[in-house]
Amino acid sequence: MMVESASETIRTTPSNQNGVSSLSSQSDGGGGREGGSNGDTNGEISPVDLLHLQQQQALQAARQFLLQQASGLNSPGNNEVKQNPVQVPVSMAMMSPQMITPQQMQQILSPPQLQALLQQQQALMLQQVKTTRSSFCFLFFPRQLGSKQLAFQQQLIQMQQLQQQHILNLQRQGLVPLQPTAAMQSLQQAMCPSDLQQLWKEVSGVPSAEDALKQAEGLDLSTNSSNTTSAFPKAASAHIPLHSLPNGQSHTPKRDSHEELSSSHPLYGHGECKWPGCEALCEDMGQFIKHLNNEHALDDRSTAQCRVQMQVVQQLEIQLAKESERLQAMMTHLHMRPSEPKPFNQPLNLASSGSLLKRDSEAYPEGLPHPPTSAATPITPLRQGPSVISSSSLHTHSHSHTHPVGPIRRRNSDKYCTPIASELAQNCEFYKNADVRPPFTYASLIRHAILESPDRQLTLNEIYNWFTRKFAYFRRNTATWKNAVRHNLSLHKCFVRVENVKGAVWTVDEVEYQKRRPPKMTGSPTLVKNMISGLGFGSLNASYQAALAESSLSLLNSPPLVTPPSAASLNMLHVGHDDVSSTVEQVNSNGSCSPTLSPQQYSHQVHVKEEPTEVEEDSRPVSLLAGVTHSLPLPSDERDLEEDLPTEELE
DNA sequence: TTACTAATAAACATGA
DNA sequence: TTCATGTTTATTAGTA
Repeated sequence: MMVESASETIRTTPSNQNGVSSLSSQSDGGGGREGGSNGDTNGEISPVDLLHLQQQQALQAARQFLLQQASGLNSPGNNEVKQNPVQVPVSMAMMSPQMITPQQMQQILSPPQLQALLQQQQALMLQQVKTTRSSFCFLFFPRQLGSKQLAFQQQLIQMQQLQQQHILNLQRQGLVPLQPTAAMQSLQQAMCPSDLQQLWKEVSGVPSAEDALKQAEGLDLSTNSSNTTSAFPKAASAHIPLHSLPNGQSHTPKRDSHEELSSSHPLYGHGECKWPGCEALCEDMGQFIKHLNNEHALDDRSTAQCRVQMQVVQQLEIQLAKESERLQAMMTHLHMRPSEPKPFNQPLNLASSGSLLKRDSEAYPEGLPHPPTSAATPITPLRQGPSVISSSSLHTHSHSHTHPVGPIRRRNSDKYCTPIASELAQNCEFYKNADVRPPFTYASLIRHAILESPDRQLTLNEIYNWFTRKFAYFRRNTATWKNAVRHNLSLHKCFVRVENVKGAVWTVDEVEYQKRRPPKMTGSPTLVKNMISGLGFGSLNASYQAALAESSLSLLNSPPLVTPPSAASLNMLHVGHDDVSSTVEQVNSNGSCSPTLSPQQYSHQVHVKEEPTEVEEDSRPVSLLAGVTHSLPLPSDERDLEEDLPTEELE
């Protein structure tokens, strides 16, 4: 990983010295600039003035980063950066990432990591600002800020308050247990776990970071660690208290009951020290306190770890705010009403998150695409879109050994996917614009394209056009996926070529298509895990959620499992659910499609194919039910419930 | 380990 | 000949 290379050395440029400053700069050589621009003419800089200046620079840097991010600085294609031989230990970089220019970060880090670090830098700037206001941390000086700076601070703080409010709303919705995991997901999307682990290793392995200590001098570690530090997401059970405020305030409206029982210290739980990267076993609180004082005393290592944790938290909070804002804008753009209160939840005052939970189509104007609507959306603020993101986009560039750049071979089974129709209907805008591979097989997509057409038939070229029209992903590598489309059309018996008056068109034989569906999944943990780690969370409508809330509330409130309990629960609802049953009906519900016609209705020449891996006998409920739904269309909610609720999963 | 499925690549045929 | 379309085979990878 690039972080590993960065773990050795991180290059810096001379521009650093005029770039973003850090609080440590007062003790390093780069601080020579401070006197010049400060207007101090007496040549003697008081600590107050020094800090004031640093604060101004921090604000400036924050603005700069915001602008840079807005201008797409961190886009992958914008990575040309200058090499510079000047290098600093990584420990230094970890202590004060502000010292590194964005260009250098681009050079060192992959785009997701870069983005995460940029946001962390913003967060640090913000934190520095806020700490001056609250006297929380390590700055003890009177504030002498200009009006612009104050306004900027207020904006930042408002942003944070918004996201905190959002978090509270989510907590009211019973999503509290999800938050740590959601935070982890967000973090993991920004920086993969291995990177974070590496980060921690680097920080923990700081040999002698005098600079780090200087940077963090005055840092009230105890205060910080108890308020902004939590278990690092090393283990799945780790918690990141999103509700912890960087200024030391903590909402903590709801804590893990188990944790509450087992300990009275936020760094102690389940019999082990939850200091990031520690996990030392402590039998009791006394032993833990002893361990804490011995192993995590105020030293450079602990300080560094604390800083990293602060950045982690800040990054998550910033990201949450950004995503919430984006969602709000999206919904505003789509003229969506703020969601109505869910029957079993408190209303949200933040329209964005509430709407996401309300999956029922009634929440959205008909014909309008729903926002990205996996159930994970409200709890994974960093996710860039529907459920596919977490799996496909993150793994897209990591699988192929033979095609490092080109088309990625990936298994993209729709076995565990959401219904394609609802997913596409709800996220069509996303797929149109985001270069993200849809989490459906080619066969599913082709079928959907055909069924979506007015005549249930498409020429090959029309199928091509549908792909490119609906998915940004298919606007590249055309040779690859077009070949795949042709291959699928020819290979699968469910696709029937019909000689029409205007040439050959392709239709779908629903019976054959359903025959080829794989068996339903059982409720094995492995499968559930695969669903979660693999593909999306699927669509949940209101009744669905109500059922979920009633049936698995205990799951939602249970301590974190290896996988997010709610995510698991939500996915359980889609165990074995593919696009078979819902596509046609959902498409029909949109008014764009009429009931599926059998290919036999095309009184034209039909080429019969042999399905290579056909399961002739199919006694699966889904198939039978899907067959029934052709003649007896059910309301989608009922059907979903009927098909998607394996009773063994919702015990 | 094996079987299955899907994705990908490629060769080949056919017709406009 | 070129290109689009269609078929087939082989390989690879993920998963049960």
